[in-house]
Formats: sequence, C-alpha cells, structure tokens
Amino acid sequence: MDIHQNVGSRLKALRKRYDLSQRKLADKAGLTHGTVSHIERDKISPSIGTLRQILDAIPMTLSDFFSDQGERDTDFFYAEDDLLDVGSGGVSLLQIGKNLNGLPLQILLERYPPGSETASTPYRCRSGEEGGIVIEGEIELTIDDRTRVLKANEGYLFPSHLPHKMRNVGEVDCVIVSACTPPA
Amino acid sequence: MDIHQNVGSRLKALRKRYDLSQRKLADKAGLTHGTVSHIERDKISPSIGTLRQILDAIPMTLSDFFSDQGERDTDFFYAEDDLLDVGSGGVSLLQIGKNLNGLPLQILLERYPPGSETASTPYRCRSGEEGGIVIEGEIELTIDDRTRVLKANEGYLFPSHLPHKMRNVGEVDCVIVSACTPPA
DNA sequence: TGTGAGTGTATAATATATTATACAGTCCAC
DNA sequence: GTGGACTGTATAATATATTATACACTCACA
Repeated sequence: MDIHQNVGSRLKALRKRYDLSQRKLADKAGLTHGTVSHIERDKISPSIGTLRQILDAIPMTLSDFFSDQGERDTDFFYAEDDLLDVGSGGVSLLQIGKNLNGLPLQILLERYPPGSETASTPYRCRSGEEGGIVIEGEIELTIDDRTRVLKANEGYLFPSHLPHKMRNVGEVDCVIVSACTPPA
Repeated sequence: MDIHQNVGSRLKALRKRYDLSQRKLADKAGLTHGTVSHIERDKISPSIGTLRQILDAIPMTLSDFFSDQGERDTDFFYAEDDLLDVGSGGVSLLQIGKNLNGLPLQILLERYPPGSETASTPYRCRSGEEGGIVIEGEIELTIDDRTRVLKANEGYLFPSHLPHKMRNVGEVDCVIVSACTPPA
C-alpha cells in the first residue's frame, strides 16, 4: 500500500487547480472528506469506483488522470518567436508551448517545402487522435494504405496509432495546422 | 457508455488477448487468481494499487487501460464541403468530422468578421486544453482576465476551464485554426 | 474409466478502504 | 478577543477488497 506513487499528490494538485476544498469535492463525489484526505496523503489506495466518483465530480476521465500531467505553463500567449521548432530536414514544425510534458494537446504549424516528406515509419503512438487543416498548397497524405491529396481548407483526422505519411507533391510550400492528443 | 463501463469485462478481454489464464496473470501480478476472478465478474472494485499491479504484469498503463479504444470513423479525409459549421452569428466555425462523439480531439477552422466576437460567458468546459494559431488578420483574445492581440503566426494555449473570449478588433477577417480536447 | 493439469467459480477469514466522528488550526466579522 | 465558518488531520467503527481455500468443470492421455 505504499506503491501507489502519486495518486495522492496528483489528486491534491487537481483539486487545488479547481479551487475545491476536500469537503466540496467529497460532497460532489458523494464521499466523505476524510476519504479525500486519506487518498491525498497516500494513506490508502482508493478503489477504482471511488476514484471514478471523485474524477466525475471534477470532471476528468480516469485516462486523463493517469496520463502524466506535469505543471503547466501559465503563459497562454505565444508570439511567433515563442514557437518551438520540432521539425527536421526541410520540414518546419512550430509547436505552441515549449514544455508540453503531460499536456493532452499538441498544436503545430507545419510547413513542407516542395518534395519534402515525413518519415513513413509506422510511428506507433499511444492511443489518441491526430488531425489538421491545410492552409496553403497541397499535401499528399497516406493513412493506413489510403492516400489522398488535400488542398487548402481540406482536413484530415485519424487515430494516431495508424501509420501515416505526408508528402508535398505540389510546387509551392504547403502549410498545415495540425493537432494531436496526447502528444507523443 | 463509458461512465459505467465495467473494469471487469475490459480486464477479461485484455487478459484473453494476451492469452493468459487468471492464474498466470495473478502470478505475474503477485495476486491470487480469485482476485482476478472477482474483478472480471465485477464483484469488486479493485484498488488502484491492485489494478496497477495487474496492468504492470501485462504490461499496460492505467491511462491506456481507461482510454476508450472503441470503433471510430474509417473516413480520414475531409473536403471543404465535409466540414461541419458549428458557428453562430457572423462567426464561422468549420469542424473536422461530423460525428465527434467520444473523440478526444476537435479541430476547427474559424473565421471572424471584423467586429465579431464570441460569447463572453465563462463557458465552463470539461477539463482539457484549448489552443490555436492565427492564420490571417488579428484577434483580441481574453483568457482569465488577461488580454492580448494576436497576429498571424501567433498562437495561444490554455486549460479549457478558464473563461475566455475572442474579438476581432481589426479591419479584415481573422482566420484561426484551433483545437481542443476533449470536445465540449 | 481414470488421473493429472488445466480452466473458472464460490465461500469464509483476513486485510484494507471508507465512514463517522472528534480535534486543531486559519481566516474574517463584529 | 470571541464566535462562526471554514480549512485539513487523526482515529475508532464499519463496509469492502483480497486471500486462502474448496469445489466443479474441461481436456489430453494412458
């Protein structure tokens, strides 16, 4: 009963972030504040049902609760210089936020020069979704053996675990805004 | 359907998929096979520690265990006509995918005419993140009492539970690509 | 037929989680 | 100061999870 690493501190941080007292949270969840106190101090390992009750009251999913969520930025705005380039080769991938660890959302401003492409590796992500919208130019997108060319104002959306590949078959840069969750 | 999804059937399917008997799994996890049996038939709600032991033996993370991996759309590509307008007033919000129910990711192509704005209501979302990138024009964005004007290629990212408001204070349309998770 | 090695289930005994309390500290109004 | 409404913690009593069994069933093989 000492092996539950961080359920307690996680719950406490979560509760604080939503500005709830142990009693308020316990009321919403239909539990007693003592239980919340026990859990937060890692005195007990709550049952799934109990934790689900608590998270439903916040609300938050069990999956999100257990996905590592570190401290988050308090800086909400990002100038162009604040975007972090995580691309390689000729491809530019500008990411919103430098410290995404644990954040459930990654947004990228992508620019593909003519002829450039992303690796065709299956790139086995965790469960999650990935999608985007083409802003300028054209891109050939292959998802799980299905290929299509997308133009400006067209989009895509697929589960991240599928192998996928981007290739700019046009003659001008292709600009895409993409989002995926959770970040790999 | 996921509110009361049973841990039991999920664990049983998982165990079967890895071709393990209740005893083999229990041994690996350092538990008794009776416990596994109880859990699979939903006779008990296991403690987090116990479930973690079991999943470690498979292995699988708690987050992945609770993440819904149900059937989803097999249509990955979206032409401009396939985007669903969920906006109101003068604001156009084109959503990728018509049937997002249960999907953890919503991507929007937003267009704000000069002078238009989104409701200033706190708009208390579920937990999650929301962010975006300005493509054209300028937008005045207010997040939790902080206000800033963003131009093209600038972005924003914040936890969805904070009150926020958009207003186009420029003289041309403002185009934004945004993403949020989970969809409200 | 058996016998042995598998399966999963059912049930008391025991360990643990959850409740119902009491307690101590903080903050604010008066 | 004093009272009241909050915090969060600590500890017995109770409810529940987990264990240690026993049991019934299937399948392969002699």
